[in-house]
Amino acid sequence: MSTDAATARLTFEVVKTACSNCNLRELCLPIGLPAEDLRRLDELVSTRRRLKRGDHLYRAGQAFESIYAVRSGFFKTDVLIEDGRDQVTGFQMTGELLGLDGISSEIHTCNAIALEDSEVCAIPFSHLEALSRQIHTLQHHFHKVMSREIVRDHGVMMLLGTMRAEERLAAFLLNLSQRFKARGYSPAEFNLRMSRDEIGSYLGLKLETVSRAFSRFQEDGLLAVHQRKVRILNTTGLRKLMTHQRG
Amino acid sequence: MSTDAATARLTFEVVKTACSNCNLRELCLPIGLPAEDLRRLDELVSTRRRLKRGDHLYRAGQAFESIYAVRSGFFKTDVLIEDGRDQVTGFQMTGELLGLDGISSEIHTCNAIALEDSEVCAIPFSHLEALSRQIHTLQHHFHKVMSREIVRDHGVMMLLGTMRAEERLAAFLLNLSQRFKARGYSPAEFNLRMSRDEIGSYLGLKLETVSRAFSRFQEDGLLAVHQRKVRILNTTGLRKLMTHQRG
DNA sequence: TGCCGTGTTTGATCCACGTCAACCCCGGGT
DNA sequence: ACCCGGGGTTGACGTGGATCAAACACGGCA
Repeated sequence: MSTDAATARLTFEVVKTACSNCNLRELCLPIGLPAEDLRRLDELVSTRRRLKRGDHLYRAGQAFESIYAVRSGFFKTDVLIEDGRDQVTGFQMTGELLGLDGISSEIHTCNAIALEDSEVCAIPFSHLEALSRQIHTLQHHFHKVMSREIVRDHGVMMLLGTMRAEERLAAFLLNLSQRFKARGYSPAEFNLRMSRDEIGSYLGLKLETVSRAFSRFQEDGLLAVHQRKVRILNTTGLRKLMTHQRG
Repeated sequence: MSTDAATARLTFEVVKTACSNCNLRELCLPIGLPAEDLRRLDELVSTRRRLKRGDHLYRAGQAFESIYAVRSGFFKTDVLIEDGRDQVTGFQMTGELLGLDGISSEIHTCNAIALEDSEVCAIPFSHLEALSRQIHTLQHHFHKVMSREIVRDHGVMMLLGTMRAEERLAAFLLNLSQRFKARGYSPAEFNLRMSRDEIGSYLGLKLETVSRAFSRFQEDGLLAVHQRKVRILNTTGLRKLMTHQRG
């Protein structure tokens, strides 16, 4: 390989991993940063990492060093206890952050697994802290992201604590729909990246119950399901179902 | 009142609200700060606020300005949805922080209510951000606190998603026990500050189910309960019950 | 092309918890 | 001392979702 080619290659890599050049910058950590700060953020995102479907991004028990921004693909996070039970704690898509759980004890407390071939930007946490001491906007935005995670978790607690099966699934689908929409995809038609079992684990239900709820929604004309392909036919119907009081 | 007396009174107040002089500094935000930084933190904690049992510290929908450190007393946080359902998302005791949920949208997303006469330190969030740009230890510690909240929420999701009634209550009691212990109180004997209904809401159960589980534990010799007074007789028994797989 | 494995659907039955209701306990006010 | 009201306990019964089980759809591979 000639020196010229090597240089070209290097440049290419740098450009590729730069936040300032990333089409997710409106979705990800850099939100709202002026151009000059954005360039400083570029130093931060040291490495990309490519994962194949089924690969672990990190495992519970591993030392925490970086948080990760999903560049493309789809992830789930889950926690296990000895006796084999596990709970899916979230699904992460493009522009969302992974690894915030590891900050508290410097050790990851859950597993992050790619549900399809994916790519992430690794952000060394100490660098992020250093930079956010200098860039107020970044600091504040990072705090908002962590806080939003807490609020999201409260929503899931609400869901698990008070909703019945069909309400849970409706809430889940509407949430996915809204997140796809925010990314420029159709809010009405999308592919589920996760199995019925994984949906069930997230929603505190058994896979059979999830499957039955899907069938019920289809019977009621709320959506069309075929395997993992979902098309929402009646958003307001779903939304009404969610808010419907019991008894 | 003489000028001298007024001055004395003022000094007294200042001393009283200083982190550097607070006996909770090993439990609260100042953890691990050297004396000099501790003094700078003192400027941060601008006001104390006293609440009577039943008072709201803040309500969902209110503008977010400060986070609060519980100085004494006991709180619950909950979220409501229109149709009347509510979910208790946590119970907070001495040294724990309240209000982190409000950072994301500058608006509180849940209600914080004193379950007994309580006192909190208000920490204006913009000041906290400013100071944590200067004091690395504070910054890092604050990040850890937020992260710990996320990890705690994952634990609750696990509990709500996979555990049965008695496991949930066992987990809840062991958690309380451990937190009382960390504060120098007896881990074996304590007063519940919350009603059966509030416990039920937190654990995703009805109050009758909570009450029955208490009775069962008493029959099985795991604990002695009288109203809100609880004495744990068999910690390992409770712990075993928690990890016990179903079916 | 047929076979196999994994994920999904659907049905029959069971059971943990919710619901409804009666009663009890205890503290506060008159 | 009495009543009153809110929280807690306990029982009888109903039900939503779990469990068990069978069959089906689909992709991968020989």
